[in-house]
Amino acid sequence: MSGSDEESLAETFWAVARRLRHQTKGALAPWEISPGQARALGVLMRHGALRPGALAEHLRIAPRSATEVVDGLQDRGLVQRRPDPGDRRATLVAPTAEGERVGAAIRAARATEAERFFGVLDPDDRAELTRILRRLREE
Amino acid sequence: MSGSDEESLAETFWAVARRLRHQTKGALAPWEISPGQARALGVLMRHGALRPGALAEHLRIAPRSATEVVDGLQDRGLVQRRPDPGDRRATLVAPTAEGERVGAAIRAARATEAERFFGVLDPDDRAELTRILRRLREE
DNA sequence: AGATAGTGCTGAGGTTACCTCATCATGAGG
DNA sequence: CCTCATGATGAGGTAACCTCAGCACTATCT
Repeated sequence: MSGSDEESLAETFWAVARRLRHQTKGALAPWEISPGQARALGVLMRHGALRPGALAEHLRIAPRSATEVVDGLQDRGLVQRRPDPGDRRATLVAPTAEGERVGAAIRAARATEAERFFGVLDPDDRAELTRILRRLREE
Repeated sequence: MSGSDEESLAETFWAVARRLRHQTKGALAPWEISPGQARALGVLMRHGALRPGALAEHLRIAPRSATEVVDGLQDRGLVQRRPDPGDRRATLVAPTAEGERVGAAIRAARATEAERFFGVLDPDDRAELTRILRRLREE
């Protein structure tokens, strides 16, 4: 009994995810940046300069894959690598001025999309949802 | 201000989605079946026999890609193709007996994973989450 | 100091799950 | 029948991930 309740909760979750993804799909188009790159750029703006390995942890991908994401962002001039002064094996990746600008614009565009999506909820429900999701994220 | 609140809500939502996806992925391991294949099998079990093209619509992928998903399932003996009696260009894809068995087992395993995932919430929060997500799904 | 083991990044090459375009068989309407 | 549309698939491509090996460097032990 509880099993089938849970299943329908997961199903509902994925239905919502699909709808949200569909709605926000076009939000990145103006910048011709992939979702993964946008996500990495967001992490870098929040945390400041990071080593590729640390970035990989935040993105929950393999360290080697972070190199590729950084390559892509660097090709577009949105981030730059510089040596880590404390460890000459390591590299620090940080947004460029352009990266900050684009990152902020993407953040704003996403906020608009999210507002459209979650705007059907009243403020109490939004707060509840945020609280509950945070719990599920951190487990 | 509400903008940045909304952004963090969307971000949190996606963080949870990623975590749920990783966990669900592990749930499929015993059957060595990919998420896409499992999804296709689920559609076929719900709808009965379908043409590859119709299956593609349900999965929201290109028709050509459905052929590959069906190939994979057929290699594992979970579905079979048979000619569409009404149109000799077309093929109908249906689960085999083994496919029905595996599909049901996967459904059960997913319910178990979902229980583990959402089980950290107390019953009130689960009910709240369900209620709020249903509202977002149906909007 | 010198040897040894560990860490950080990246080149090489593979996998997966998609895609588009071209082809072939069949179906439907003039 | 002739033409055009449609269903599946072969061929070939791409994006985003992966593992493994190698290089550069750091830390540790004797």
